[in-house]
Amino acid sequence: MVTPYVSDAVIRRLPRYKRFLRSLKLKGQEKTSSKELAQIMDLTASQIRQDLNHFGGFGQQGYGYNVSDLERQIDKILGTDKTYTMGFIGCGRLGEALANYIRNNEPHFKVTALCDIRPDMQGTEIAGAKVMGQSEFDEFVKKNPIDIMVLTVPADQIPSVERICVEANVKGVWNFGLVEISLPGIPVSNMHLSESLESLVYYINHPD
Amino acid sequence: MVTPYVSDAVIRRLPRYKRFLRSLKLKGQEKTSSKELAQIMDLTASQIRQDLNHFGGFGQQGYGYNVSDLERQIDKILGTDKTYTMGFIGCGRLGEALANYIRNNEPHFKVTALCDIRPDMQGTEIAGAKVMGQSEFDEFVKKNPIDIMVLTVPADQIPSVERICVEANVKGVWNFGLVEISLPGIPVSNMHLSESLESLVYYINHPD
DNA sequence: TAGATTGTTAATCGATTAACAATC
DNA sequence: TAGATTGTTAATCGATTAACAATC
Repeated sequence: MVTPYVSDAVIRRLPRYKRFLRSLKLKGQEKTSSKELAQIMDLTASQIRQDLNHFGGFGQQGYGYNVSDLERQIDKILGTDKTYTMGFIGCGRLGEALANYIRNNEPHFKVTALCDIRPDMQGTEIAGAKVMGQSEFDEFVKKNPIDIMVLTVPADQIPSVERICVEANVKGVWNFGLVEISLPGIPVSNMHLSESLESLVYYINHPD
Repeated sequence: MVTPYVSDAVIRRLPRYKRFLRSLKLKGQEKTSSKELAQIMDLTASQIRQDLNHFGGFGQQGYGYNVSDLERQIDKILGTDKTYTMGFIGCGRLGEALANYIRNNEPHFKVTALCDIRPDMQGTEIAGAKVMGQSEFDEFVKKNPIDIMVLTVPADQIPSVERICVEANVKGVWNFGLVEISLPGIPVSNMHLSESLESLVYYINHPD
């Protein structure tokens, strides 16, 4: 698929389109329109058509969009039609929660390996995968490539973790740490827990 | 403080300013400038001055900004100079992880009450607070007001949880569920786990 | 064919960047 | 005073919205 540059705002709306399409499908609906989607998603019909036409014409004039087909198209655009292996660095409660969430809810993502520096964690199993110490983990990921590394470690461990990600040749990083990281050439999605909390506090104090 | 409408993009940058100011303070730096901040934060100096001047002139011509003072001012704008009580609905691994994270890292947020429908959880303690069943929790929050309700429950429980939030008169909701919610008049921050993951996948498949 | 709804171009709106006078 | 850097206005850029011809 030839895709020119598309803004981040558009990309971040694609998964949301998928979610609403899925719920329409669940209700047994076969077709939809930009008008209907706009209503349930609180967007304008115009924006939806603009967004989709960055990637191609998925609709049909006079008819609208086929729900299942459009969902499949968006999966193809995002790459969520393929499967990805995942490594987890940091197996505290958050790491464990995320690994189990992935295992139970995201069939296209496979929990492959976990790493924790605490000796008592090593050898235990989380979400069907083994928790390893750093050196064992390093070895493991050399033989079993990790597509996406999920980080849930404290700020002070970030530098060593960056090294692991680069050496392991991961394709992307999903970072839940407080410090945002950036790795040359590797896309990173920073989750910004405290930033979302603090902006919520702003809106609590400034009702319109 | 009289604040006219300020766009969400600006509000979401404020916590980030705080974080970089804190790290400058930690390095013992007393003053900074829009130029310096721009460099370390990867923004333009112009944008930083524009952002701050939505709320007032916190700098001094020819000098720049006092680091501690500016941090304090942003805290005041956000409301993060005050303290907030927090209730948690859903005490699975994610709820537990978040409650402990808040307790250990966010002095302005107090874990006050937790709720879980599973009987074996009730009566246990997480992050220094008691896990209650729904009716006990309902009673408790009537007498002990909750400012922010944190939601980590499966999609099918969302409707009943919305009722609890409204009845409990919470000021804001921090939602980690897969379904985004909106409550009339109550600000909600939806965390969108799978949406951030799927947009990461897009960037993995579309390197510039 | 008539009605509906897309794909796409043009207009508008808002956010970011540049420029510069004010002033410490 | 001279140099630096802000606060603020004006210019630019990009994203959203409106309009409409194409077409199923």
